[in-house]
Amino acid sequence: MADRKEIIVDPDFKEAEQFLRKNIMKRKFIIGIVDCEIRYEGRSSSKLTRGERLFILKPDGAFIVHRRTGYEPVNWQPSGSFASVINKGDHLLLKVVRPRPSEVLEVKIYSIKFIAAFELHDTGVFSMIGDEKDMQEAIKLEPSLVENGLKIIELERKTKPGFIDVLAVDKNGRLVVIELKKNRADEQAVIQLKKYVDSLKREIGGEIRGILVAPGLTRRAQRMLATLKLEFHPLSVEKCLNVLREKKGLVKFLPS
Amino acid sequence: MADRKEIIVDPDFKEAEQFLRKNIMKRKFIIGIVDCEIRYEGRSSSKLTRGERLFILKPDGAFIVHRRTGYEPVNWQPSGSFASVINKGDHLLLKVVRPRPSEVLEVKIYSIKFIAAFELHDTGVFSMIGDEKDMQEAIKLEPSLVENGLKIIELERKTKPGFIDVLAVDKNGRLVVIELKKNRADEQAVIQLKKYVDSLKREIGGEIRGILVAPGLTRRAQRMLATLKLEFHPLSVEKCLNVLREKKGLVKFLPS
DNA sequence: GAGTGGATTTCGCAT
DNA sequence: ATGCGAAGTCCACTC
Repeated sequence: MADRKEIIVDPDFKEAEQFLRKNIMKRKFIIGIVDCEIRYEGRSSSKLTRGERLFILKPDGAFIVHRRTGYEPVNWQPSGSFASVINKGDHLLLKVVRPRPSEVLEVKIYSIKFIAAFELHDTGVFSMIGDEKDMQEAIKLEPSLVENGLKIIELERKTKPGFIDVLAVDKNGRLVVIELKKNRADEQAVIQLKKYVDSLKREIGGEIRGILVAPGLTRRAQRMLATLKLEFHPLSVEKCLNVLREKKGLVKFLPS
Repeated sequence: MADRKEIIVDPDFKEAEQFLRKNIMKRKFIIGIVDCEIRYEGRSSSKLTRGERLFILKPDGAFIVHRRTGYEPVNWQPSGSFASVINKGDHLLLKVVRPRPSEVLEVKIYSIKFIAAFELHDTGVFSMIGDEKDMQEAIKLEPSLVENGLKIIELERKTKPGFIDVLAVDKNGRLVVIELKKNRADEQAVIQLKKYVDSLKREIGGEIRGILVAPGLTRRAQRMLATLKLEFHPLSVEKCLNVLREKKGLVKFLPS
């Protein structure tokens, strides 16, 4: 049940100031719809002239301002920031400061439609499947997803330029460096793969294959791959998930 | 003034269903604090077990769910998505669908602390300074920020691999490719610069200098820069902004 | 629609 | 702290 005291409608500055101060101190999850003007100064600087927006101030100091449309917040401050409120008479100044890097966000509030503060009980567990890690896992369990006769040697093999997603040996005993991409692979992915192959060649020597494993390639990636004598094997994250389901039940979660 | 009808507290599913349907249709800015469970299916899949969260449903179809902490939303759907509500008896199902790529977000709502819907009048103007474009602008107005005797030829010069931030000639008449980074430049930036220099060499021929202009370099970027015989000139975005302020007043906005 | 690069990217992980 | 790569990245802009 929502407590009446949690929500206040059309407060004046004095009332709002007290409400905000109290609930910032109590580390509540605070939201409000306000007519405001916003200034940001930090890694960049921005200014937003007056209009109505939603703000969110979280118990961990995260602060987010949303406009009428769009996925992204127009202004924000990440977790670890500190909020304070001052009644300036003609407006309420909500200041959110991030210590390092030093950044300041100032919200000049001219009127308040409503503000609310909640406890927000949330012990829920978030789980996600279908990322690059899952492809890696699937290939480890079923290397033929990439190539028959492949044997996995190591995941996340460390090299000078970085970590190799999958290191394997093919049926002819040649080392195979595998670079995974969940989405269509671009030139960057090819360059990455090339770096790993070269590094391993310097380290170990001999002929080393490089295979880019992804659902597809951009044209430039295609060209560069050919130029650098690297290979490509198509593989989608969906197929990997199927394998995971077969092989280990994939108890992470099931469709509800 | 906030209209009483804009906010409803502790509604039952029937009341909430009607409220949401009506306000989705009227393209209002809708928010709510709900006890819910969330399932996402699309480019990946995710599941979030029960707990209290804030949701935002915007007039353009953007949908955002925030947990108690953190800057980022736990689940979302971008602008252009479509929301619908069904009363399932034991829960309210809020379904937000994105057509392309095909993605579905399902919020099973078990209880509602409050929901609200607003018009959100916002004609404010957002302006930002201090991005890479501003560095470009400043160097165009004051090339000595990079090097004395430099003359700017072209911004965003098109080459095969992409656009060169700044193309210039030095005092000895040699072409200079400038790659800008607002933050400390990494290996990627060096590779980018190298590509542009090489492409221009193939296209035009002759000796061509490449200068990475950024506030700093990562160690790997440093090494690679030396290997590839490219140059570095330190420059911060702040210094660029000072030049812009001097040279053209920078009327974008002033500190309040 | 695909492709490329920037972002106050954020976030996680390892050095 | 720095560095490096992933992200359901999103977004703008070009071809």
